[in-house]
Amino acid sequence: MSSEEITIATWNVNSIKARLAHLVKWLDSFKPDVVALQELKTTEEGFPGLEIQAAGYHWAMAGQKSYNGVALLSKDPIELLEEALPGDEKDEQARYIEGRTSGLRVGAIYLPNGNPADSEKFPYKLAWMERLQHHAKSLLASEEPVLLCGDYNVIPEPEDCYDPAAWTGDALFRPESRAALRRLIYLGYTDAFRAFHSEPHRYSFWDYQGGAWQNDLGIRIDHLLLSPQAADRLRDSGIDREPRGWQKASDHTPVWCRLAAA
DNA sequence: ATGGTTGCCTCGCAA
Repeated sequence: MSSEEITIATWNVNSIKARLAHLVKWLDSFKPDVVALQELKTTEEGFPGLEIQAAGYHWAMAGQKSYNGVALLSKDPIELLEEALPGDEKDEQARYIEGRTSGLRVGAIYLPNGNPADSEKFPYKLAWMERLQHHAKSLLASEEPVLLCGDYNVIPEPEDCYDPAAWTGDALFRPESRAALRRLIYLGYTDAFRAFHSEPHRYSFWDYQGGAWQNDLGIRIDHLLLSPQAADRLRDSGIDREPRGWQKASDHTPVWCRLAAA
């Protein structure tokens, strides 16, 4: 990696308290410049800010007790821009934070899961995606390099899961969810992973159950979506499978991209 | 095969 490049990653850690040792180990070895984290599962009181500062990162977080929770980490200071996704004052779920750092505008997203798909959770997911589309559209007008990074809880294409038939009807693979993700991308965003990888069956999540990791039965639901000004600088991308193999791992693993320096 | 696993200030819920 050249020092003329900047590395941005996203990782659903499934509890920042349970995963702190993994996170610090990964920050020390992978050395990302900017990180979006999801599923912190804590309020700010329980957030290990001192440990993250000791690892060399500034941070900003939006948390809640027990569920959800997102954060931005950066080697540079972070200017906080949004602590929630605009468009619904009554939405109290901590699923979005946005800041400016390292000359980039970065959003950390924990998109609603939406299951069971016949419950009120699915329309909440679709409404959340519509709000995200509107906000993503407004971000394009800024003409800044924008990266919307996170756990989208959407499988974009059949080749992004081990068995499309097994996912039929699931909120992560329902046509409405996939169409909403396409609408977001068609605004002018680039899926950083797919910009460099056409091969099928590359995953970012493996269920804890049924030996999914051991048998590589996963899905690709963690994405980095880049505005044109960011995509013009895109140099590489990938999925770091290593942390998923550690003892007591998160069920997700980091997805990353590298941009040329401005 | 309505199972199985993880994390939460837990005794059910969310993923």
